[in-house]
Amino acid sequence: MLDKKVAMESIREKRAAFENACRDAGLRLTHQRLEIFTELAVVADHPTAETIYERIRKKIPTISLDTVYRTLATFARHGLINKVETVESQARFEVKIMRHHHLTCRKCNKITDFQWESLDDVSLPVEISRWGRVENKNVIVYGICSECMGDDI
Amino acid sequence: MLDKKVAMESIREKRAAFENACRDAGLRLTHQRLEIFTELAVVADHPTAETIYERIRKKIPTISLDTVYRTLATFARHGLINKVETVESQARFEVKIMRHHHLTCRKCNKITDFQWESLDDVSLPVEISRWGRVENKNVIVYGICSECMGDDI
DNA sequence: TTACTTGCAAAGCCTTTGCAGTAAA
DNA sequence: TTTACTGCAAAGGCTTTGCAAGTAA
Repeated sequence: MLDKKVAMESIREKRAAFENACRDAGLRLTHQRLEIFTELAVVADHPTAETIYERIRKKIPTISLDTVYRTLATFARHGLINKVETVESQARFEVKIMRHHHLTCRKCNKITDFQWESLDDVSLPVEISRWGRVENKNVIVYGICSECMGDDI
Repeated sequence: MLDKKVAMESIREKRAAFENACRDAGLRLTHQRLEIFTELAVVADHPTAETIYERIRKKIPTISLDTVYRTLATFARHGLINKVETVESQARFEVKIMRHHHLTCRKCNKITDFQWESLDDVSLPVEISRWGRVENKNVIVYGICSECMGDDI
């Protein structure tokens, strides 16, 4: 209940931030762009372009898959969203939010976010300074999500 | 000097392990497979199929790109190598060695390995047990490698 | 009205696959 | 000799692009 209210609030904030970002970047605020962004901000899984397309067709039946691709590329270029690292052939996307890490299910490939503040308590090996300048560190945890665990028992 | 000797030794070991693995898996030990594996084991960067193909053509001029793809898929299926996570459209590969993490340069996309034993000193957030069963955790550090740092100064 | 966006269709890039010849065991 | 593997060529999946029509500002 409260969670839902908080989530709604956060979506409203994200959408407002999105509208400002569009203005700042000189991007026109189209129906399609708003739906694509909202889809990414609300569902918070890490959908592929194809998945976003299928979901949005329910709201905008005439939208085309290339618009989804083009829009995602535009958003990423302007730093509104991120392309996520995967071993799959299809790209996955997420809205840019507070630093976080990923849980990846080996079976269904679903990606879930998590926070891990105490990670910063461990310093990176010193040798890394020779490699170059570090900007960010991300953890990917692999395993089997609880939904998939039932499948083979 | 010593490093080189150690590296040679390690390559010899990897190759022997590879030959055994082929036998165990019932895979024929072909000229092409040996070169592809050796290329991955020696250079230890994280090449794309295309890069491996270009390098090996110097040794086996008649090799085809599809053989490289097919061989990499076969190796990965038998657990001899790993496909590495990236945001790029081309897949990258590495031989399966001791647990390690990746440094990724935002500019040249080169991937470098590093060890980080003390990572295990920090336990994952407890909430993760709700998500499912954790099997492995990998860190990807982003930044600019020293070779690329000079480019914009 | 003007310039940016979209939908359509076609092309592009990376990867996979069917087939017949080749080579490892 | 037998069966897996390779090279060739063609197809496949995901993504990008050119163009004319449509739409936000």
